[in-house]
Amino acid sequence: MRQDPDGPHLRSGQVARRAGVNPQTLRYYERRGLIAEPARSPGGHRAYPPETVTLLTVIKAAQRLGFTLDEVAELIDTGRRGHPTPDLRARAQAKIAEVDARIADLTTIRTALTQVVTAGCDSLTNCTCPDCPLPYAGLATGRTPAEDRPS
Amino acid sequence: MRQDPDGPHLRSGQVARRAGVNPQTLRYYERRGLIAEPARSPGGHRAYPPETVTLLTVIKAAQRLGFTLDEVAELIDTGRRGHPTPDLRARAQAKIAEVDARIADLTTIRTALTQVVTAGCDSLTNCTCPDCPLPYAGLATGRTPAEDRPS
DNA sequence: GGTAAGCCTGTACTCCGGTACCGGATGCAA
DNA sequence: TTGCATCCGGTACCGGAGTACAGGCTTACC
Repeated sequence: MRQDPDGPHLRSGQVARRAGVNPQTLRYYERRGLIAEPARSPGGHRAYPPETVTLLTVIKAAQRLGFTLDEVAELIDTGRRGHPTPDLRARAQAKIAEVDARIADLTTIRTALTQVVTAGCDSLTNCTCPDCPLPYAGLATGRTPAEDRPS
Repeated sequence: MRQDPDGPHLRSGQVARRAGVNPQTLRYYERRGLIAEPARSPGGHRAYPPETVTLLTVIKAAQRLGFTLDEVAELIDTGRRGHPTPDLRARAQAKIAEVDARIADLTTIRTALTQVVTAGCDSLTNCTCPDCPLPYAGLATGRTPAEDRPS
């Protein structure tokens, strides 16, 4: 982890190629606060330290774990200075809960779809199959049908 | 299913309230081709047949099953005239496959997150835990690190 | 007839993660 | 020094499903 200000800096295209991202994405991440503003050449071209490539692969790994870019930015900040926000373990646990909830939703949807298939539904609006499950493809509608009073 | 053109038409706000959607959503669905352009009052206000409320609940049910609005529009069309496109059963089966794939993705993510938690990772960038799984939170990166040749 | 609620059209904005395009400047090698 | 690849900043756009707002007109009720 060298910090030599005269080290072997990379240009944006090299960083992008090595990290496997679009060059535009570097500027985007910079705007989003995920990567620091790099040094500049006299002409204004960005000069990145080589660690930036590693940082980008870390960002991509975190994204694959389901974290949003805002969350990744916070996780990076948290790791850099003390721990002003909940740490990685806590956030990973919270994310697991999110993932579980999403899986539960999808499982419910899957069940309903299976019922549609096995019942032999043939139309959304005019299904002729017996015991058509479509009207009950509710999945917690939350509808209370009493909101029609003329004010 | 009355089609009486002088029937008890509803105004957009009434339809929206009965179906539990935002009034703007009606015009949006009309633009998207999900609901037909309704009759108009002499002053230009939309006058919906009561079946529109049912149609909206059908649309919402189909959305809860994971269909996009484009897919819902097609399903409604398919049901109205013959079957020029694959029918509901086939589409439901395809959707089940999509859902299964998504669940598999989430399960992989869940496993990786669990590894992060059990290994006790404490930082994305400087994890000090033994056998840190973060660098391998790969989930099929597909990276071939050989794209750096100076052209 | 007055007044308020509701509706009209058109346009712009939201979230999320980027991507694309533009005209002009820079870097680098031959 | 020339030529070409690359980079710059700024802005606009993608998809998906809506939501919000502005400015004006209609409808309904008293």
